[in-house]
Amino acid sequence: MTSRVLIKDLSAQDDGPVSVSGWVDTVRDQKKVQFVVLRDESGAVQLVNPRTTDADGVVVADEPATTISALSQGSFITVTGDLKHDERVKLGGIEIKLASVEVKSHAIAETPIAADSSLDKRMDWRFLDLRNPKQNLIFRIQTTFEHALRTYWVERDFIEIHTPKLMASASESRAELFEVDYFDTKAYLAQSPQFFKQMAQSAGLGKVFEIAPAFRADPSFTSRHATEFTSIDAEISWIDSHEDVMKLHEELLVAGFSAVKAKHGDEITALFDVEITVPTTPFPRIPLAEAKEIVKQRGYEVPRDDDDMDPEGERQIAAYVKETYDHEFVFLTDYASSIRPFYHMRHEGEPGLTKSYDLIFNGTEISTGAQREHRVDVLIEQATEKGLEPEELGFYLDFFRYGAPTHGGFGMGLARVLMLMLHQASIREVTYLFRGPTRLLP
RNA sequence: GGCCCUGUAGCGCAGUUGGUUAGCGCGCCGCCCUGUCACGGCGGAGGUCGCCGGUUCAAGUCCGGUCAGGGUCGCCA
Repeated sequence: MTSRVLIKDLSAQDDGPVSVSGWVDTVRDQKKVQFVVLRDESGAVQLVNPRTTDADGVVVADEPATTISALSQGSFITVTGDLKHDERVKLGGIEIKLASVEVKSHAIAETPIAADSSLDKRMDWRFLDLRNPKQNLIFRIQTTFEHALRTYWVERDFIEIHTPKLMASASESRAELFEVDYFDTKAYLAQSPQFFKQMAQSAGLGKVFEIAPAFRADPSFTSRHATEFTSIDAEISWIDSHEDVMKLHEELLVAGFSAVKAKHGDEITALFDVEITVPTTPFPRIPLAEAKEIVKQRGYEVPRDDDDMDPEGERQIAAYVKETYDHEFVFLTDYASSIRPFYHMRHEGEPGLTKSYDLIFNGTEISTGAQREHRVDVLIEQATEKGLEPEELGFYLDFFRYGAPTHGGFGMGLARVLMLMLHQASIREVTYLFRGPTRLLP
């Protein structure tokens, strides 16, 4: 038996017998010649079946003609036939002259979504939506991107950790916690691996990373939020400041973008009309206070009482960075301690500022990083100042009572990176199965 | 959660100052078509106008509520 060939490998193959498997994209059933466009995970190819006629020139109802006439779009089939390179065929200049067609699974003819369906309807029928080459490419890109990050980390002796997603208490703010029954008590879904990757520092693991889900019970209705998302996290010991974290962060992104561009650059241009730019290092770094001044000079005053930026401010500063440095990324640094969590380290002699940053990519926040406070007395002081009871932090403070190195790290939203990399309007486009306040299915 | 917008056939949409058989394109079904490739031609089926209530002789159209979706802000990754 001829073994299955991927459609993308057909063009390099000599004319002759082949077998391909996939799903039916189009059937053009003419009286004397039938065409089928067959698609698999690697591409599409035309199948052809010139119909046989009897002595009087009348078309005969033989196989595979009858089977082809009954094919519905979406049916999964295996075919055998003769591969032919033929300049007449617009789809890749090749076609397969059919010998046999075997229907493995027949599809309902009328599909519930079409190419122009709304995003929400496509989400309802995600398995059909994912048959589209664009959606397929997104997840091949994601695979390449994650693999490049892992390679970067592994080559530098980082340890991969898997922190628990069931927790006894909050790791960030209490308000965004999902509560679940846990035998005779309550548990909470992890909002972030923050505490446990810091634990790895006290455990002496040195450099750690994790790519794993995080959960936020945040009823956020924007194109960049999800209640469950994949978080890319890293944490390293023996840093001097958040600058060391940013250095790691930008090198990692260069590794990821280089791999994606090398492997999928042409396809991305063809399907998304996007030219992937591998960012140059160092990325621009702008202290937040300065960024707000720059934005103000551009005519936009951030309408907030606290010291934070707003989304429009982020878009404005990104536009400034693009014009001034021709760069898609910018680190906004030194956020005010009033708007940062208690575990962010503050500048010596300037307790109003933290040694932290946000990373903005094409105008949207994709990441937060910081040097962490490793001195338990300072940690308790800052927690108390934020209105937290040290007792509430339980085991977390113990991590720092038996010795801890200076350390820091970041968390980055995988889907946000992909969304902005591919210029997509919503995080839903680049999430395999999106979870939001009103979306739990499929 | 706040504000704004949208729900009409499987999908994308139109539907006038409220007026009697609710249209168009794609898809689907049937017939025709020697090579198509966005195939083409002819014919056909398919709709409790998101849901509940109200105003009116009459509601897809106006009003209230509700549900769902989109945008944006807050919040963040």
